[in-house]
Amino acid sequence: MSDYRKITLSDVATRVGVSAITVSRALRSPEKVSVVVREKIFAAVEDLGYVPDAAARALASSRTNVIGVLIPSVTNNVFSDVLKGIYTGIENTPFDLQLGNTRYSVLSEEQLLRVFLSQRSAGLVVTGTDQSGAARALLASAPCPVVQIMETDNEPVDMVVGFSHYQAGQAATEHLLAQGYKKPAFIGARMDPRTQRRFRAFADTAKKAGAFDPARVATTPAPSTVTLGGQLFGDLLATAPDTDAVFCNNDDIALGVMFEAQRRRISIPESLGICGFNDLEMMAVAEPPITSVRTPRFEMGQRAIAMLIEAIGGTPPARPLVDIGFQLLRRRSTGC
Amino acid sequence: MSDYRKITLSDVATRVGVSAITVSRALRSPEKVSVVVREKIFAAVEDLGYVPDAAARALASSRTNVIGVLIPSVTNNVFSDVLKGIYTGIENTPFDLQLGNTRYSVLSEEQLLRVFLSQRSAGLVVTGTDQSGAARALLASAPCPVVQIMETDNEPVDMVVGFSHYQAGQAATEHLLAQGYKKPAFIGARMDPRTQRRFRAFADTAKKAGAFDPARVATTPAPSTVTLGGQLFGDLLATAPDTDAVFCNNDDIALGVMFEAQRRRISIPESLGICGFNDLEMMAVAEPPITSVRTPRFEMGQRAIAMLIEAIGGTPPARPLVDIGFQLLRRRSTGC
DNA sequence: TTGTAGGCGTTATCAG
DNA sequence: CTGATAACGCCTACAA
Repeated sequence: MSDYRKITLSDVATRVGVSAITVSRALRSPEKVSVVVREKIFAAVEDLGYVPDAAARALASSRTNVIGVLIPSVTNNVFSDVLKGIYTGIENTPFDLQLGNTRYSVLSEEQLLRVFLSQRSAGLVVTGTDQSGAARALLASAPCPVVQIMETDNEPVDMVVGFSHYQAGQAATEHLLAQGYKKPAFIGARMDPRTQRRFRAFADTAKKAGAFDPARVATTPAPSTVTLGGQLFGDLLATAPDTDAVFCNNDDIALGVMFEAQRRRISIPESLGICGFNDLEMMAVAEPPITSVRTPRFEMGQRAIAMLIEAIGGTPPARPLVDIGFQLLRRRSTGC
Repeated sequence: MSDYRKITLSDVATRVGVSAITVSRALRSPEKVSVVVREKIFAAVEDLGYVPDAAARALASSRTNVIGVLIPSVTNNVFSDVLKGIYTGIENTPFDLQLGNTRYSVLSEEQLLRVFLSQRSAGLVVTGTDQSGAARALLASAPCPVVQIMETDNEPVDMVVGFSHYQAGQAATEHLLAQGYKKPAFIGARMDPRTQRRFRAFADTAKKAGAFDPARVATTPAPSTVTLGGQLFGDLLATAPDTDAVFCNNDDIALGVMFEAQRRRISIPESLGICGFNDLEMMAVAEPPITSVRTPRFEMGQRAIAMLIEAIGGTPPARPLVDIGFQLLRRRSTGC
């Protein structure tokens, strides 16, 4: 417990023989201070081990360098990849990150939003476009830039970077049909807004081809796991044994379906086509490799932070709406 | 942009007809304020939508309610599970979390530590016991409680909750030998301090049984992926084709080994035993199910935060060193 | 280019 | 139980 008094601006100032404000300026906008004084100040800062006080700075300037990030899950691979992009994008910037875990609850999200706003966040990253009414209002009148990530299907509050989950679901379903599968099923867990959009795309596309049957839909609000994928696939086969392909909500589900099919000696892709979503790293090396929709999660995080920081700096990006796209990766699990 | 002036303590005070400090007290220690006044204050707070200013509070009290958490990766499943435990443990407490991503770099860790300390964190959670010298010094003299997590193999700075990676590695290796495998190999990626401890246990245990051969070790500093597991297994077979079992650094590697073995038509567990580490959810439902060492990651996070909060509250736990154990789960991949 | 004055919103201290 | 006063460390505005 070092009880030494904290080193402050004026300590540095005294040491150098200038006033505190000059030190403050030297640190924030060096070009406004003469070279000689500046050098001396830097030396003294180094010497004394001065570290600016975040609280005092925030109080005095009514601004912070904290960017708030709201995501629905810290364990879901999808969001940890986005997070990684965000961390990468924030490196070598003066900004710190404060993470809020909404656990897929719009109420938690609203609460966390209030906390962040009350802490005068410099900017906000929020997931999706399905906030509560109050939350949307808070965001709309937020005194800082806001980037929504993950999806472009809805109208953003400020800026957005994502892709169309509807189009992605459509592409996956069309692929299954193109590969000759006649009885495609949908397996989904969690059923968050983006999953629901993918499901709607599946239903619409299958209907258009006369291949939709509500019996071939297995969903649950429970979070996705590999185990759950296997179970839902079992349920599905019980009600619709003629199923010949599955569009899975995500890759965990897809992997569970694959393992369960192998256990039941159902041959992939001959008797069963499998398509996942997100293209986690392991999809390419599974046996057989699994078709999936690649979503640029890392890039999404990185772009979002880049846009946000630009906007915080006062130069909002020309295009506040970025569709970062997706990519269908055709693999052996659907006969490619 | 709501340009309404911020609601402050004195706004509430004026409204109620008391002084600001009374409002402050009513909010922090209600029992010190008369019931009538207290009620009026609560009503006014609600009415006006008063939200305490974090910066002002920190500045005035030289204390914060921010707990700093330093982890080496945000994408690694292991740490996201720990994180989930931490978030759960912090729910319904007045504390906020600030995450620091060290990316397995002791230098980044040291830097982040300085940032957290300069922001007067209320407490710190750091990963492992292998900090830089400077970082250890900083931690030792930190003006707040510190919990180290993940491992109990070394001497902690303050508190620790984890398990012995050496013992876990030993248990896994002994299991492979007990199952009759004679030529066990080790495959490891990242090779962080904890992985190294597990490897040492493997080497020691295999040696003791006369079953150690340095040719049956494949490691890389690259991060673990399923793909990498397959590749390293390929490398291993090239140099030591007689390998009959693999102790994998972690479950991603184990899964990669399994897929690669299936691709090469090597029968599991007859010709090859596979043991993973961490027991990710999918291990139990893989085909075949994969033996692994379960590590209580969620609980670790939860316990760590609980201990920390107790300590912040002034009552450090009686036992500052918690060994949370591990559990070997024997499955078909090793003939169980 | 540098400095002076004042205040950001809260809490510690000490009286009453 | 309640209040006055003085910080906390820094920054904005204005002045020199």
